[in-house]
Amino acid sequence: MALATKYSPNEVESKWYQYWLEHKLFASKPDGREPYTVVIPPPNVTGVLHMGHVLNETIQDILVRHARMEGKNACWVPGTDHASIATEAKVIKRLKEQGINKSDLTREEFLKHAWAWTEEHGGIILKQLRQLGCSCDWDRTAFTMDEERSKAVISVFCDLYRKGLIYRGLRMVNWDPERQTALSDEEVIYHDEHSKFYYMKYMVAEEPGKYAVVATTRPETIMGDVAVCINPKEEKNQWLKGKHLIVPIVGRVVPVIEDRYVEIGFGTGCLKVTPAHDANDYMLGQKYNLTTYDIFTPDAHIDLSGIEPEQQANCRKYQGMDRFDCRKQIAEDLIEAGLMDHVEDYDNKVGYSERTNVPIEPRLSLQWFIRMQHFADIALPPVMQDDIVFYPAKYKNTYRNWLENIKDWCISRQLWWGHRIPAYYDADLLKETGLENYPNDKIIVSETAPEGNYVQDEGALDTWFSSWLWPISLFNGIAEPNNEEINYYYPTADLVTGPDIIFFWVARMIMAGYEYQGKMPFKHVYFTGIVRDKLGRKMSKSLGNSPDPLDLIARYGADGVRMGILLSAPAGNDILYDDALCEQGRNFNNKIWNAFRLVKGWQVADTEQTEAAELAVAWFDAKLKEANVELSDLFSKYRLSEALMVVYKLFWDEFSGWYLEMVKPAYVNGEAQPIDRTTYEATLRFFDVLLKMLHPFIPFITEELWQALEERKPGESIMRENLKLDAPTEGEQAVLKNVEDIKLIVSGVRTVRAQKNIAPKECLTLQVVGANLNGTYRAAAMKMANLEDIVEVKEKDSNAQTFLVGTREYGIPMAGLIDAEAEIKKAEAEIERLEGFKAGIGKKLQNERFVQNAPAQVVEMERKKFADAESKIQALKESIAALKK
RNA sequence: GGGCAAUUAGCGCAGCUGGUUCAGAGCAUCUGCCUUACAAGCAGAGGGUCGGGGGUUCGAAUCCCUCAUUGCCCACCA
Repeated sequence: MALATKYSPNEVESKWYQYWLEHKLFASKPDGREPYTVVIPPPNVTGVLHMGHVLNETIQDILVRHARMEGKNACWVPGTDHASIATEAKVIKRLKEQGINKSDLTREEFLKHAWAWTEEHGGIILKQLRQLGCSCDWDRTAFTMDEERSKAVISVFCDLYRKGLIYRGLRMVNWDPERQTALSDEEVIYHDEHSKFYYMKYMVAEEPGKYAVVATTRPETIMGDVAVCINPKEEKNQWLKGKHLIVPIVGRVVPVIEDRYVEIGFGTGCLKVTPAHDANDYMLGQKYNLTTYDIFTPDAHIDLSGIEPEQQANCRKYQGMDRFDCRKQIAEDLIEAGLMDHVEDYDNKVGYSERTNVPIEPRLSLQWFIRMQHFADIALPPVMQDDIVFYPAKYKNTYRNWLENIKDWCISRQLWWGHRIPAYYDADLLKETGLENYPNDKIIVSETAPEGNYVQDEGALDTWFSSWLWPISLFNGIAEPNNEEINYYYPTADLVTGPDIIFFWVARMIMAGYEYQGKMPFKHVYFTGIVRDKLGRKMSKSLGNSPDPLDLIARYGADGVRMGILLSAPAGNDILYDDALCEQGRNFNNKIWNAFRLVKGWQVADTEQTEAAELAVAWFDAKLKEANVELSDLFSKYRLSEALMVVYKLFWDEFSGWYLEMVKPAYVNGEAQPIDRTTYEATLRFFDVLLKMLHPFIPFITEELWQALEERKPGESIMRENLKLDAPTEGEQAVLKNVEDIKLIVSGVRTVRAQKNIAPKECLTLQVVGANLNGTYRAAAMKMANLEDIVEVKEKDSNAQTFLVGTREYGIPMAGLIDAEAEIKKAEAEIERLEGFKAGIGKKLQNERFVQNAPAQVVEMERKKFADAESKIQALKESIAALKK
């Protein structure tokens, strides 16, 4: 078989993915086996694959493939999220490019465009996952807005409404003026900002000429001012008690009110109260029964229509201005009018909309909410008690903190792309009362539209209101409780996701899980880190530091990329991505490829097994078992990069570096000798096991080679194989240990070669002082170190270069190559080091408290160390004596 | 402002309940090698007083206190 010396993954990968699909090898149906279920964190339907997905999906695929090979019925359910606000924004943008405004369209027309967009761009990301090798059961592909999922959403909304857990109310919400919709608290991101603190003069109505200074970061809201609040305890503002102030420019006369909410010593102690545009001010407004003047349009431009006519006249010039333009203008005008005391630089935090990245406007608005206390109560204990286990555990704190301070969840959005709220209003009554005053008890919430003249609520639901049902709705557990699938696959096993959506998604799935299934939605949550570039910066489009995963796959192969992303990704740590890691992955694939070429290139004959090969086979058998124990342990702790490192070293160092070299047939007269059948078959067996161990990490190359290892039937695949190994026996553990010693001896010889510039080809003789190696160990050492003989000597040869393994001394006769002087110096230095070491231990051993208090085992260890050091010193002294002869 | 985590070799990390698997592996670096599987390779080597300081202990990278730096989460100081 002529195989290239370089592995080229590209055709191989698409070939095997096709094969897996054709034979439906990812498919799962309920059966008698133990289920292992994973639901994908649904990516945005119109999204494209980025490095974060690569990390996340690779980990899931490793877990799924591993479970499958453990004999579990693995089911990985893929799907996408309709991503209400993000998708709607994209559609609006495209329409705009076509010269169409959303406001010119009816809801139905807009939705047509949105669906068209979804069909056009939807599912691209799922195709990309195939290139990564993800073993999802594609027949189960779901969408948060497909029929089954939508039914679940509507039914849950109605159910929670009936339980009194959903209500409609006028509240101060986070308003996105760009998209003109309410957002939940979680969708607001706070940024530090350098802004200004404006100190404005409010004249005292009762005492002309005197004024109070009121500081604000938002002078544009003065048109909504209805009071100035002071702390009743603040000395310097006592004189303002009971007075009235005139809002500058606006001319409105407002009372000074007193409330302990105002912090003494902050600013001037005078807080302007604008109930319509600040959550705290709203609270004050409620408490003191103040008027609320909303002075903004939904897109945050000034709208004076709500305020008194004469004040409107005073502010006419601001009508219709953008809020930030207005801020500048008012500041200028105040300065001009002499009503600005002064302006300071000020650092504060400003909330931005997660999706549109515009500053949030607190806005009083009629929205739908979920009462969260109930859900916090059912979702907190299981995580704290580790019924659901978080990896890493530190996120338990984060989780608890959020649940203990939970606020009601605003679930309505003023969007069209999403699940429409199933609330209906009597058309005639609505006309009479308007939406705000429409009586709550006349709202009909129902799965189906009521008969008669009703209009449906215009709002749609927060995307996360559908995602939180994902582990249930994927198995149709809402519409059809206790169906076979939900009973079999639920609860799912592992959830793999980023910590950034712990509140958005993880916490809420736990809530829905207990509410609707009475059980956890998943047993383990694996939080990945954030993928950063090698300088530690977040990957972002604007920085241009985010590589295209497909491009990486083209360069390194999917297997190489999977390894690259995993190699330095311990759970919960950020990973610093570097192309070099993919290169390392690619190199490893190449290593496997070449090992395979070697083995498959051997001629096989029914000859006798060499002693070295006999040992190698026994040893590697044990080695595999040992590694498997370690692997299982690491998998159980989700320490996947470490697991990969274990197999990596097992294949590269132990198998390729030691095993294959030990069994490799010799060349005689330039002719490759055949290998004996026993060793050959063992080697194939080992290769088979190694491929299985590697398969979850690098599925493509392992399938390729496994298929080539021997004749396979159509539909057979490594991914459906089981991997079961016993732990090494005591005898095998002894072999493992002895071979480690042989390796040290071989390394010792190689070091001498390197130091003395002796070619690897040159045969050497090894002397062992006071002992000799036996049988297969001797044969293996001879082969690996290229020795012609290993002999026992009573005393070290003065002409030999020596080294120690443990306490035993080895020598290689050098015939004049020894620099006695240098050797003596080296030995003396070593003796000095050992003397120091020995002295330290000696002191310890003479310390009675140590001998009394330390466990006997530890004391025994120290004694052995002491004795070993002594015998090493003795050996070195003998060496020196011999050299001096 | 509150909380959580981290700090160990040039880099990114592992070191569980204190004592031989305690100072580790990987990559990078350096020195030899195109040795008939692989130069995307082979052999060998160097490199850290475990962030600083204090304490507990016979014994501390590991436990406690403190300081420093970094990162993350939460919070209504206008």
